[in-house]
Amino acid sequence: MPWEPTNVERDRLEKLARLQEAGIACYPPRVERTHTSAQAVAAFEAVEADGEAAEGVQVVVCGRVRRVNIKGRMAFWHIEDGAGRIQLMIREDNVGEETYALVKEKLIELDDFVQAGGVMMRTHAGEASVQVFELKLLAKAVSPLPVIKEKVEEDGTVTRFGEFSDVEMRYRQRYADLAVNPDVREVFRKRARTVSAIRQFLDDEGFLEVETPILQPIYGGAAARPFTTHHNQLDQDLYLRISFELYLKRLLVGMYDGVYEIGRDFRNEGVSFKHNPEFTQVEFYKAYADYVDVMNLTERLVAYVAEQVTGGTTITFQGQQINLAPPWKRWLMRDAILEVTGIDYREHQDAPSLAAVMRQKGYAAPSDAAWGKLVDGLLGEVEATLIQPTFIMDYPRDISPFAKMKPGDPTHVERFEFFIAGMEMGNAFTELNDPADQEARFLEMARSHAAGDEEANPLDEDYLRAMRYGMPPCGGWGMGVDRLAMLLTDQRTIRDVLLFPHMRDQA
RNA sequence: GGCUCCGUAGCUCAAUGGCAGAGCAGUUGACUCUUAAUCAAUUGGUUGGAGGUUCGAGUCCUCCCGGAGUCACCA
Repeated sequence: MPWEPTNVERDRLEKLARLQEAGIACYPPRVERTHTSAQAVAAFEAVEADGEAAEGVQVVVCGRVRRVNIKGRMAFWHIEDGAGRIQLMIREDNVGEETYALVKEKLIELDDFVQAGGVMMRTHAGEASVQVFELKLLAKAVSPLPVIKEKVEEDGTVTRFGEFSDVEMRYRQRYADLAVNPDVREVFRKRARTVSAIRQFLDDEGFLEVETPILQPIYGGAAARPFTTHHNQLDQDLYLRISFELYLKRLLVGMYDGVYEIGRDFRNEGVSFKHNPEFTQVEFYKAYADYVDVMNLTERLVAYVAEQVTGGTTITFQGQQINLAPPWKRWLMRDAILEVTGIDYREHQDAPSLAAVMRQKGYAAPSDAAWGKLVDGLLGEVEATLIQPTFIMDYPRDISPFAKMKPGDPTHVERFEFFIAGMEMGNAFTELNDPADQEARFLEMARSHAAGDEEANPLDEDYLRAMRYGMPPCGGWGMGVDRLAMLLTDQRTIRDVLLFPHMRDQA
């Protein structure tokens, strides 16, 4: 849709034209910044503290004009850069009539980027400011940002007047959201720290960070429908990966003791407060470890990341206090389901009998669902109750095609999922490394796929070939990074920790 | 995909079925220590879109578009 300027935008375009006619560069290529806003104030206060006349602190600062207050032949502006805000005091005496006219006539105005050179000083009201001698336009803003005024109280608390809160527009125009909402910028700083802390932790544990294909000829490693695409030159159908699992485990065959990847997964499923079609996942695989080792690592990792991001292991999420410090509760799936639903699924080992008791207790049980899916459905009832971090352990084999069997129990595998704040955060198992067993699982999946289960994975012959070379016993693990970011930034929806969440086409 | 709610000026919001309004921003003017600056005046609208009911629709009805919540499926 072509752009139609609004009235305000037409005003600004006229100003732009006037500036250009006057020979003033509206988008110059070069800047000469010497200080960020915060550095300028710090340098000034350091000299003040020395008790010297602080007039000598020369600075050139740059930023976006966020507040304009013209008082006749002098003006006060606040400009904002990545480090914060600083006040400019612009006097006609100091900058000259020509430059001052740009200020007074608002040819340079709110939202424009400017460069200001001058000397640090303190106003009568006590605010460290730049007394400006040189003022230069750096970039003209044609469209105005939403106007938000701030009042800073004596104690430093900031009250904001006016807001930009329309969620649809905030997501579609995240740049505008970020530009005016500093708290949103902070969320994404914390998200970045979350990712970097995960990486730091795994590096320190001796894992090797790797990158594996996103475009895959065969998808697998999770129960989900894929996006499909096509390579034109090779005339090859490809899938966007739904997990990293099968490629990462190939690398253990290749004699790395531990590998991990942080990256994007794509699942062609519904969108919700905790689901986006593309999302960030971290997976690791560790040779000579089992799922108990992985549980221990999980607790330490999440506690470490929380510490790095929030400064502690106790967090508040949507009003609930959550303690992430190890050890976490470890709960057998059977016991959890029994306690929450009153159903002991092990006493109902086939689908019809389990479905019957579920319906009797008032739970939905589709008649075509396999036994494992029914158990998974019951786990869904448990999920919302798991506010404090909890490992749910030992899953039915039927819904865990890459996990190793529990010794002495052919119906269950060594698998756990962990939950925090009622959300599934991740999934892990003692990895299946017996090629014959793995092949049998693939064939079972092929049968359910033929029976209409679109989430069953196709048989990956190359993965089996890798496993036949010998795969060390290993523990593997995956976690939703977006969900952890939600937790650590106290955001209710995944869209608020995604810079550009998926949206429908605009009309 | 089902159900519920929402969509009015650049932003945030008003308007019993009866003249579409306010604050901020914008525009014009005053002001050389303001800081949500202040004061005076003022511009700005296809009420998401298309139909319908009605003497009259922002408001009621139908469909469409977009968003939010929720359920289903999934991480």
